[in-house]
Amino acid sequence: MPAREQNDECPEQGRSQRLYERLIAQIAEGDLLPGTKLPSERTLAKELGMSREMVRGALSRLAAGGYIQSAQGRASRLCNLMAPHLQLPLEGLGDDLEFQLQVMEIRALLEGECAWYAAQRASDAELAVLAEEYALMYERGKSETTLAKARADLRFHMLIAESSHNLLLISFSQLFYERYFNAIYGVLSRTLKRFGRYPEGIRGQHAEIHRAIQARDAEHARRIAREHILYTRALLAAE
Amino acid sequence: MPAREQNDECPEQGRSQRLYERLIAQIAEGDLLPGTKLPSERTLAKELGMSREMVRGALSRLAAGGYIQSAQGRASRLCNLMAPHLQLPLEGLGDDLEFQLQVMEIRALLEGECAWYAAQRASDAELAVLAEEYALMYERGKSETTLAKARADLRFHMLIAESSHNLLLISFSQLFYERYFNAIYGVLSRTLKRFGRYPEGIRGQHAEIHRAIQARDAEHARRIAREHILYTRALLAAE
DNA sequence: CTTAAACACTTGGTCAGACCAGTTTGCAGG
DNA sequence: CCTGCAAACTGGTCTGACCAAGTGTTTAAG
Repeated sequence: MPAREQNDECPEQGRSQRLYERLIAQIAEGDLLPGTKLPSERTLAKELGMSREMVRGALSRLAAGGYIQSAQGRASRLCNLMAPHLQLPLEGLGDDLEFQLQVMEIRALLEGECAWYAAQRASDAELAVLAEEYALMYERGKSETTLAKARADLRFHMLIAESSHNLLLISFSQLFYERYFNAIYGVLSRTLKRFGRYPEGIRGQHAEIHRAIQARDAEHARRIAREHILYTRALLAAE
Repeated sequence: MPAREQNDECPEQGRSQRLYERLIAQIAEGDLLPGTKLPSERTLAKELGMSREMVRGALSRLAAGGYIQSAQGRASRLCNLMAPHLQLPLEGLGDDLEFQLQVMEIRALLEGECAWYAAQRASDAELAVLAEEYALMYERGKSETTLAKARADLRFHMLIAESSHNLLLISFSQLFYERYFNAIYGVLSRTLKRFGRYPEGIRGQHAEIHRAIQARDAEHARRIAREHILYTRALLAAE
């Protein structure tokens, strides 16, 4: 059907503007994730059956509004819209036990909420990706460095956050994990030093979080995600 | 010189973006007036030696930001940027003498400031337009209706505001004159009914405002613009 | 075997020309 | 003087081409 055929829903708005608004909606619904690449202009134009110029117009306005960032020669990326407005404090306290415990308290809250929504909203494809990542994490966890273990853990939880389809949870998670990576890594180091390995309780809880999300048991996913962190917190606080 | 020649001032920014910022600057400096038409895309492209698509990109982002309004088939127009944020009250009190006097008090302030800046900043072309409008106003003032007289007066003062090159004065003037036209027209009606004609004092003051601006006497222009209104106000308040 | 350079590919930035569709303006005819 | 129509003007969209910056892969040299 020719591109100019009157088959568009909102004829009083142009095609470029409608694409702009559709992309905004996708961002708001957590379908376009901060940090990820957009399809190229040519790809979008072909998929949507419109000219590259109309796509460029929409993307150009998204860039002007701070939603995406584009530069010649590389793919456009979604921005974290919370980043300009949120400066999380105390990055330098990564080694402080008391502060590490506070970070864990926020993790418990954050990851509980993410798990709750992910259990409800994750698409089948997202669940598949989650399962794959969990399997990899489990498999590689036997031989990795502490640093690699910490990164894998956050990747797993970031995937859960992304499956929540809540842009605020996703954005905050990104900033939180990035800012407090040292504290989180410090927690893992401390734990491994204390027990010589991942305590069985923790390993089992990871498995249970994963199972609860795959089973779409929101209540259970949230509870176990919280307990997972608070359990580790309690172990460390006993020092 | 080919359009792609590296002769642009800010090479790290694209041509479309630089045009966007240049137009924003022109708006901010009161050089592109709310309510006026922009040159067409084709005209701008030709004058600036760039493609129509680059011009469209810049204008599209201006429209998205609320600076201009464009629609198919008609020229793009500059928006009054203050309009969405300012709701002037009490439009329905146009016949109320007390309120009319209040409106005159604000006119005195507003028109004094506009005259002060216009005397300093009007370009020679703007002074010429002002002279022409004044001559027309004087000439037609002998035979026009009260309504037409009121319109002509506000056109004259709006031109002075535009010559001030202060976007806030220009924007506010537009909104103020539009909102309170009935009160201003009521003042003129009341004055003409009281004295049978424009009081000589008022006519002479119009002339003096005009002379002061043409002579670039800012101090005098402001004083006489204020006195012009306050004189009329005093006449009416004596009722 | 490692590193650096070259090449190919991908991507955004810009251009020219054409066509579509909505609006405005001017002119002719009644 | 009013109305209708045609032409011109304007923004919206499209196609194809080219430029330039960045990325990834391959090859050659040390």
